[in-house]
Amino acid sequence: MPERAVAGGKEKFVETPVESTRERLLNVAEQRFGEGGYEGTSLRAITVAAAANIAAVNYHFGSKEALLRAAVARAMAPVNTERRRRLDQLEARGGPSAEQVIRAFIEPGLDLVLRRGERGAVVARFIGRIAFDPSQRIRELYAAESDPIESRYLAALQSALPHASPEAVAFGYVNMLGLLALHQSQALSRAPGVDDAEDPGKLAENLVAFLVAAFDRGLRT
Amino acid sequence: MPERAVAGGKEKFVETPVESTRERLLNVAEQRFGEGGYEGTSLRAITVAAAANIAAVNYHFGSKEALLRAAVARAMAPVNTERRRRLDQLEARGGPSAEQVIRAFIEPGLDLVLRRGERGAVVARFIGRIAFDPSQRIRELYAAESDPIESRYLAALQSALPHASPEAVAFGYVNMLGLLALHQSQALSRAPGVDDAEDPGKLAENLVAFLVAAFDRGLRT
DNA sequence: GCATAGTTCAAACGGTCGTTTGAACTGGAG
DNA sequence: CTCCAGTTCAAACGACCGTTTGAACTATGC
Repeated sequence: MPERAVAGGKEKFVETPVESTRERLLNVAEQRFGEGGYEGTSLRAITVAAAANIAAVNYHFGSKEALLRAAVARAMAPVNTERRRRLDQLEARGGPSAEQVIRAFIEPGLDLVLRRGERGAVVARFIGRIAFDPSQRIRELYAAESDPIESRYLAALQSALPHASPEAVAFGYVNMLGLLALHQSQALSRAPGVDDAEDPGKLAENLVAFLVAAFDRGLRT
Repeated sequence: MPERAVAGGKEKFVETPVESTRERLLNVAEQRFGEGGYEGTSLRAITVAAAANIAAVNYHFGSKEALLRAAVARAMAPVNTERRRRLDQLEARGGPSAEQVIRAFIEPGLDLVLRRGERGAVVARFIGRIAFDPSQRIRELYAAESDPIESRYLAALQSALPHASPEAVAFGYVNMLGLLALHQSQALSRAPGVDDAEDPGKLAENLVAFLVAAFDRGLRT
């Protein structure tokens, strides 16, 4: 690894100013896959934008799909971590409300990812786009990253809404998942500047309020 | 047009038992585009399944995108007609409730299209998939078919919810649009048989109830 | 019959796709 | 220095893409 010269006992802190080829590929893949989807984005478009050779993808990742898988894993990791942290915190205090659980799910997806400048929006769009890619294969690839905490959220919602049947809670959950993804991918912002160009905090508040009302009073049975 | 021999004054009622090449192409395009998306579906896959020559697409439609455009127009036409009809009927009686307006929007998308056997589900999945295709170009192509009645629904929702700001009503509308599309495309049914394999009427009722609660009590400002 | 417009067909066009190859380059280890 | 694993590179691979061509076929109108 000549790139990061941190081998050996001494930390040499070369502080490479430019990202490694691998990191540049992941960054550009996030952006392009988020704009054009998986099928609609070619490896050549990615490698050109990343100033890398086309063979670098297969060298660092193995295939186009493996590149996507790595990008999804990297993008979802902080979101999953934050969701777990919030859920731990809520459950430690015991008996969280539906609003608290919903907020703990939505805000890490919009907040944490939409803040910190332009890259956050890129990551959000990437996640939202991949979550509902036309190809079932790609969707499952995303689901594999999202599933592990799904059962925890389902259980938390169920205890917050004891009157609702498990089917109704699951119905609300997938609706929440879908609406979040659509807002993340910015596919719901057709009229410019109507509701999404504003700060993500406001969008998160609107979405949480929308979902809380639906969960509290909109679940049948 | 040797296919349908209905020319001349006399109706000869040849009653061609098989659909025309043009119709077969539209039918298969609905199915395949709905399964794999626009970019993920090749004209060759469509023409082979339709038992047509690859050149037939460009002969009957002009291009791949024109085929999609024709398929979208054909699939949306009855939905738009039914939505207009319901809205006319509601407005004739004056002052419809939010639930009535929401129902008039959702049910034509699920009901009318999910009933009548297997083809209905194919059309629904096609519409839902195209509505949120990764390519903005494709999404706009769908929006062009859906927009004409959008303003009418926005106005009806606004009068049913006078306390809500126009921005809030628009926010609810796009959420309704998105959730409907996701259910149409069957992208929200990951666990088999949980909530979507049931009859579409139940799904429509669940979705309407979910949205009514969100509209009535979940819109901020 | 012949002419004709509509439709289908096999074949090929140039281009782009994801992937692979093998050589060239890089920089620390011995 | 030599060695060597890690990385980059230009080039090519076969496959598939959407589109076009021009001839062949079909059924009607004259």
